[in-house]
Amino acid sequence: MPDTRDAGQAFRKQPLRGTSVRSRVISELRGRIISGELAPGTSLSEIVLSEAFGVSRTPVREALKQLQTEGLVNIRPRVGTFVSAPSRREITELFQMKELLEGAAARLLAQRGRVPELEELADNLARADAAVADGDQERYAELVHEFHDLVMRGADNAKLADHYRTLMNQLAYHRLVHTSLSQPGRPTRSESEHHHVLELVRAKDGDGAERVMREHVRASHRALMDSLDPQASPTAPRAAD
Amino acid sequence: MPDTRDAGQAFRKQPLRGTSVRSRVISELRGRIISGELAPGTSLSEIVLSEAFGVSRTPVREALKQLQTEGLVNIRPRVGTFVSAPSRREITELFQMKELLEGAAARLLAQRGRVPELEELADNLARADAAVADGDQERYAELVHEFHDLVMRGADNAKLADHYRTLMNQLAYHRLVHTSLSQPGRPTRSESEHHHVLELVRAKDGDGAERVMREHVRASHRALMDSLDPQASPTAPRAAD
DNA sequence: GTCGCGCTTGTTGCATACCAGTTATGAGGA
DNA sequence: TCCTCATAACTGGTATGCAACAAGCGCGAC
Repeated sequence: MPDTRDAGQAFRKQPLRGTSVRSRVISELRGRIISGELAPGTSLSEIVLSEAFGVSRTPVREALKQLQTEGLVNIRPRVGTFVSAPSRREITELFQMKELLEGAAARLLAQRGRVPELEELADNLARADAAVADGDQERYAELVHEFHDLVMRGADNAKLADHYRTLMNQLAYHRLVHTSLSQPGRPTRSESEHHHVLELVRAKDGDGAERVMREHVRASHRALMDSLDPQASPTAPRAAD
Repeated sequence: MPDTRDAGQAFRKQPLRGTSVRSRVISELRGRIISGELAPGTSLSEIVLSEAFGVSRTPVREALKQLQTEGLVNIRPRVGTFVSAPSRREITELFQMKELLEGAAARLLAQRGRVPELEELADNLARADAAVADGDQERYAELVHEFHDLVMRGADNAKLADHYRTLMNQLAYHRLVHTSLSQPGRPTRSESEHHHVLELVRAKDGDGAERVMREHVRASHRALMDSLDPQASPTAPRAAD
């Protein structure tokens, strides 16, 4: 959705072109929310933030406004601004959207034929295989993101990528993916599914690529829900609904 | 060509109590942009708008910021804010997204079984049939929106509806739909496609509903492009007035 | 005539002051 | 002890002033 200058943060940690104070505050807050450093429910007082950042209320206020439209915070007029957590239902809805968008991306990528992203995907899988073999979950989580981002980029549809980005921000996916990958055997299966997707993409099988990608997203959703169900997650705060 | 560069004329001050000034400004501007009243490229100066609305720059500024994240305006720092128009490529991308989201909505609606929206859709089609028979294009365009909104609402997925709404805003669809409906015979075919969709939804045929809905969106896209093709001039199309 | 420099004007970015609504709190009475 | 209500503290909402930057325009040099 946004064509703003700081919108690229969710995909890659770029050196932050926007030199404006507002962009800096937005990126900083978004990063802390997505990473979980700022837990859901945390109060984000304009005055406190402005003092913490050493700027005035105005850019902080504008940053919070934008984060609200991105779905990351909830502004209650005259009451306060709080980090928002998706409810159980919202998470399900978000995963339905994720399945939809990523499936479409896989199809589009397959239909495009030979593009540079295919090589990058192959390289990504090679590195991811190594990470799984090493049991390096941290690194594998990073490569999972890279894989999905590459598919999205390879779809060559800016609007699709925009919607996907806002979606992932709302999911705070970086925080969640570790949870789902903690399921025993999940990394291995996940990686296998990635291979399958790329295989079908290379075969220019759009239907198959979309189908397998969607199944992959559903599987990851299930893995996440299984991890979340037994009221586990010792540190992660609950969604208040 | 008519120069509509200046937007600051005669904004009437609606009371609209109970809501913040910012919300009022956002709604007003958004409405004028998607209706085409504010043509693409029009300059939206903060100071001019604030005087026109009789408020200070702050809420105007915040409104413009939000409209930027919605993709309706383009803010060039220290230069100015301008109503943005989607490029040809963006329109294609947006229709790809429209096809995707509406197809998914049709599928979800079909899978839900009996819901109140089905009755509303039937009622909508009855009224739309009458509008087509009367040749009342204005009224039919309105009912087309209602149809698609009903399908979206019936899908019962708030996130899907959110993304759809921003999508339609970016498309300025209200402006475009008149153009595509001006194609001879298009209203009749469009209405027939709507009937087909509802038929499959009632039959709980999710696959079929999605497929037909996607074909319907593609057809409407083609109709629009055919209408747009002869006149390569980017100046404001007069179809709406 | 043409190019380039500098000023002037217009725009937003940021800071600050004031305003109004919400909420917590505590004193007082039943 | 509990409830009521007034009040104060805190919040975001709005207004306004200043500063920095972009760009157009005119003047002067070549």
